[in-house]
Amino acid sequence: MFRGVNKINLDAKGRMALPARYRDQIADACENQLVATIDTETRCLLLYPLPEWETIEKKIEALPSFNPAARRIQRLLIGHATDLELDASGRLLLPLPLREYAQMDKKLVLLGQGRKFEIWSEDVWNDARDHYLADTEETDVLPEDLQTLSL
Amino acid sequence: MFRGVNKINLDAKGRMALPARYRDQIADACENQLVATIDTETRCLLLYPLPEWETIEKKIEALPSFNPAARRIQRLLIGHATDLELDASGRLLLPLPLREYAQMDKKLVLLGQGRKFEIWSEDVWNDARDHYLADTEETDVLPEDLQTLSL
DNA sequence: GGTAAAAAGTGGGTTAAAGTGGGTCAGTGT
DNA sequence: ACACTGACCCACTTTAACCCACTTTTTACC
Repeated sequence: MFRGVNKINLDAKGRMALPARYRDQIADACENQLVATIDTETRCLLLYPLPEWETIEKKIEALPSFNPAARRIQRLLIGHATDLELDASGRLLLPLPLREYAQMDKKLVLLGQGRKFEIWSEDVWNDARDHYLADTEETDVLPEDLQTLSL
Repeated sequence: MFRGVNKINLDAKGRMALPARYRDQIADACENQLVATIDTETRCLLLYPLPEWETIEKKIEALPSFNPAARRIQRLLIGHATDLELDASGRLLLPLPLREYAQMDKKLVLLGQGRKFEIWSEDVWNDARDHYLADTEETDVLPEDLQTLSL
């Protein structure tokens, strides 16, 4: 399971170093084969170990292709999905189109999110985070499980 | 079960010594593997033995990822969760982003809270504590169980 | 209660590892 | 052919993991 916040710099070539503490786990899970795509809800990227992505991709492909919402998801997610591989220094080259989508400049935040990572522009993340923290009432439709969740 | 208030100092590197009386218990419960994350309601940190955290994480991760309230919790809790390990002197290095969130400077308070700990900036804690003591009426919606709880 | 010994807490230096930057070359497409 | 991009490589900088030494507090024993 991937966890935690990491401040990361993007270099002039668009490369980001994956924090060392995740590398063993990544090497085990997918031999450094990763897939990045966009998050359709917010301006951030999603980063999956290849096998994990493949199971998700199958589910997306299985959606009825004449359903507009399904087509939308297929085009956005599968359309933007890009194979990535760690270089010898443990860095990923993020493709320009994805960087543009997520409004990335130099400073990034990498968020562990269980089976995947999210990659945000630091500014965008800070805004989103502050918004989440301030806005407790955003819990418009609170899942049943959440209400009884005991931390 | 963890109990008690402890005043603790944070050193210049952001390390805090876990009080010795908890160490055996921690060693047993999780072989010194801990997870710290943020409390979403107040500016303090939560500290769990790893196995304890993992059960919580599973529940959070299982929530539907297209539900905004669930996404919020996932990003805040799992996103900020960080693996920590006690060093040879029984200290934890608290990551800078978490220290910033909880407005920590030098003086901390560690609160035993059953299966977990809470870690507060001493100033923030004193304010919160005074507030809790003064404001009995804040208990606007008192859970059923609380009304019948016998101390 | 006082003293000695042990344990806990604190501070900081050293060094290996992680992160960063950039040069070169090969492949691709114009 | 030339321009551009990305893969690979190497070198420099920074960070933090680890270790050790000192101070303070607690415990035990006289």
